[in-house]
Amino acid sequence: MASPQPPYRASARSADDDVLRHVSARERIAARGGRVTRTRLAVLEMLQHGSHPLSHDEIGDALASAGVAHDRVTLYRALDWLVEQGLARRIAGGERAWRFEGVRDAAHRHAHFHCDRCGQVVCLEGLEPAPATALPNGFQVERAELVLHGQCATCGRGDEEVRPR
Amino acid sequence: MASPQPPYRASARSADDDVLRHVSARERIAARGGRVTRTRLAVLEMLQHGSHPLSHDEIGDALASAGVAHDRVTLYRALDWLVEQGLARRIAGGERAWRFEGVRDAAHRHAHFHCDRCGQVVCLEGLEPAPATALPNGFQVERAELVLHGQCATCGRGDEEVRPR
DNA sequence: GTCTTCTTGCAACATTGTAGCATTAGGCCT
DNA sequence: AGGCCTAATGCTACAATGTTGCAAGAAGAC
Ligand SMILES: [Mn+2]
Ligand SMILES: [Mn+2]
Ligand SMILES: [Zn+2]
Ligand SMILES: [Zn+2]
Repeated sequence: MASPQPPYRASARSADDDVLRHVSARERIAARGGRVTRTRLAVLEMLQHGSHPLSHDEIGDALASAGVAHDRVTLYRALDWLVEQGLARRIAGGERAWRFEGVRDAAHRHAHFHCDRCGQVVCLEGLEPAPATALPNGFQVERAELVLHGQCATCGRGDEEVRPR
Repeated sequence: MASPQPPYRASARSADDDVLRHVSARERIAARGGRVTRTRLAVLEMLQHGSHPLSHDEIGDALASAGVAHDRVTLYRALDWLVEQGLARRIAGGERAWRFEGVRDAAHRHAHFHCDRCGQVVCLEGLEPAPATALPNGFQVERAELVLHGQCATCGRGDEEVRPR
């Protein structure tokens, strides 16, 4: 239920920045013919702003502690919609729950790193998963998902000290 | 609950083959200090013999239709044990359930192809996921998982005809 | 402001996997 | 062959992650 990451905050941004972000998310949603609701707005902003992919649960917690609680189902549906519209991407993190990230450039795909100690997922923007290979006859590749597993920098520092989740 | 694949059969193998396989699985299990039970034996044989990774559910169905029904939990535990012992590997198929495959050569890793139409997963023995890359400082990679997504040969043949699952 | 239709929230359900615990059975020893 | 110890099994209950159906609410066009 709880997330180890700090909750979603506007952090060190000016009010102007916030307004601009807000407008941008609002416009991207409206441009796809969807209604601009507080859920879609909040989720899309969080994904656009966030630096690493978030799980449904983390998003729910963050929204709740920002004072905008939501039903679980609504969140699932908002996320589904964002993914359908190409505004977000769904990532199989190596654990049982999907993670979501905002899509800035639809053409750019990248690999991810999953820390097996703390469960954190980070984007490897520089690493593009190479899809083209000699496949069995008749197979057609549409995309490639590459996930590196290991230990993140934070977990490495404490050496033996294993942080939960 | 049901699997689209044909259930596990001895197919076109001689009784001698079966005995040999049986002995081999039995020995591999005993060699790790585990007790040789009908569950571990049956599961390991199925994984060794199988050509593509199977889900827990598919394994359960196959065992049941071979007349050796098992409790779900027992199957999970047998699979966990085989993975711990390095006799099987767990694969994140892109759907919500793990898939399992027998380990022949512990050193050899390969990528997989997930058909987004029928859900089938096939091994790409020839494709080794390249792990070494420039990671952020302090990150340590232990393994890489590469999954190609697209359409398998069977689903491609029927063109528009989409088979469920 | 009204109306239409998309979106939400709730309750119920589905799937996939785990934990606790009493019972069974593998396999070693005699 | 029989007994014993402990690992493995099977049940039940539970946890985590999603999904479905439907009545009520709200976005935004008019
Ligand atoms: Mn990413
Ligand atoms: Mn494989
Ligand atoms: Zn970590
Ligand atoms: Zn297919």
